[in-house]
Amino acid sequence: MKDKPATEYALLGALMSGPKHGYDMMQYLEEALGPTWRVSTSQLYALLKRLDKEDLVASAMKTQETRPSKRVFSIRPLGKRRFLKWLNRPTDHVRDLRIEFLAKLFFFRDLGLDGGPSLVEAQVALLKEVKKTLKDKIASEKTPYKRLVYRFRMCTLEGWLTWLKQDAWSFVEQERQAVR
Amino acid sequence: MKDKPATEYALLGALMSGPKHGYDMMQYLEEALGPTWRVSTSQLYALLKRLDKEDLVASAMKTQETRPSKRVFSIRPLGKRRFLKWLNRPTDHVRDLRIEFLAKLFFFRDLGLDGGPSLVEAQVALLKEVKKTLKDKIASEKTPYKRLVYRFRMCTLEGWLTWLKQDAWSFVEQERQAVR
DNA sequence: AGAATCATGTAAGGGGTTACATGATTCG
DNA sequence: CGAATCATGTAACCCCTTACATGATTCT
Repeated sequence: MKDKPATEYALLGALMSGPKHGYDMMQYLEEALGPTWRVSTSQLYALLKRLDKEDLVASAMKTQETRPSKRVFSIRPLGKRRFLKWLNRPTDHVRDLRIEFLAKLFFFRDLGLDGGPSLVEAQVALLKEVKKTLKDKIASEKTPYKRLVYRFRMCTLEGWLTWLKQDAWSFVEQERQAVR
Repeated sequence: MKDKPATEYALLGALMSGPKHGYDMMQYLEEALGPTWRVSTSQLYALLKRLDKEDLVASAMKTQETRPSKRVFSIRPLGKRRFLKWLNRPTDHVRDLRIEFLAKLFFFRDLGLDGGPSLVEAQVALLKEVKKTLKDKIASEKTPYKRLVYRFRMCTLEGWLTWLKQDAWSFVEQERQAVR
């Protein structure tokens, strides 16, 4: 599925609430996902160029007499579909939870979208699945180091499951009333 | 401290138990750190070239009549010092625990070195410190999303602390008797 | 004889960072 | 008037991955 450049989704997400120019998006993302997902200016413009070429966004020069012209970006139907598909899919590579999953929850709330609770549910189910296979692996693993590694993953997983039930759940539950 | 290319430490660690040639190191690392720290052949040779240039390792061609010549690498005093310094330092960037810290524990055991328990202790202390500042941040944070992010980190941290006390500890405790 | 494995690399590209370049506008 | 901030990029480099190139030896 070659879904490596996940940063693009953050940009698409920034455009979901309406057209913005580059600098706007930077501020929005810094303010919104600041501690989680930092996008540098150079990367931002590079990615926007790519998204443009892939027809996921549209760009329009807005010439202003007094100021230098801005390039205004807006999301296209294809980009919108791509974003929503990403948004509703639980994070399959467990290590990406830290960044991607958190961002997804942010967007659900920020955009006032439905589906947050079911995403959380799906993610819980996925992690429980992973936990089960991990348990089997631990049981059959003989070398102490590999056991240690698997135990590490198990503990991380348990922490995340706690968080999902305790915090993520309540965060998405109130999504509709707090649209700011 | 520009300690980005941490993969070099895995290579240095592979040479700590004696000189090896590239292919040997690959197998050793795959067998040893397999699930944690995967080093591709191309990267391995590239890194070895750099380590050679930086005088951290020495390389010697071993010409053999019957077979093609091998390049045998050995760790130099500078490299040894660098490795041991890395080995005994707790992982300060929390996100690197998953890979680096686990590898450190592996090397302690594999090389039969002292200091494992004190490293674990230091890491526990460091995480507790992080946890404390995180607690303050949560208490003063108003925006729901940032609270959610911090809570995520808190849960991850707690999982790791559990692991450190429960698993890492006992792993390094028996380090001296199991040198394989 | 053919497959696996030993053994050492090169080339291209992907995703990201840091540093730099440029210039206009607004704030103190 | 100078500093901050608005606004858009380019260039160089870093780490790593995938794919490819090459050839000899050992196993089946």
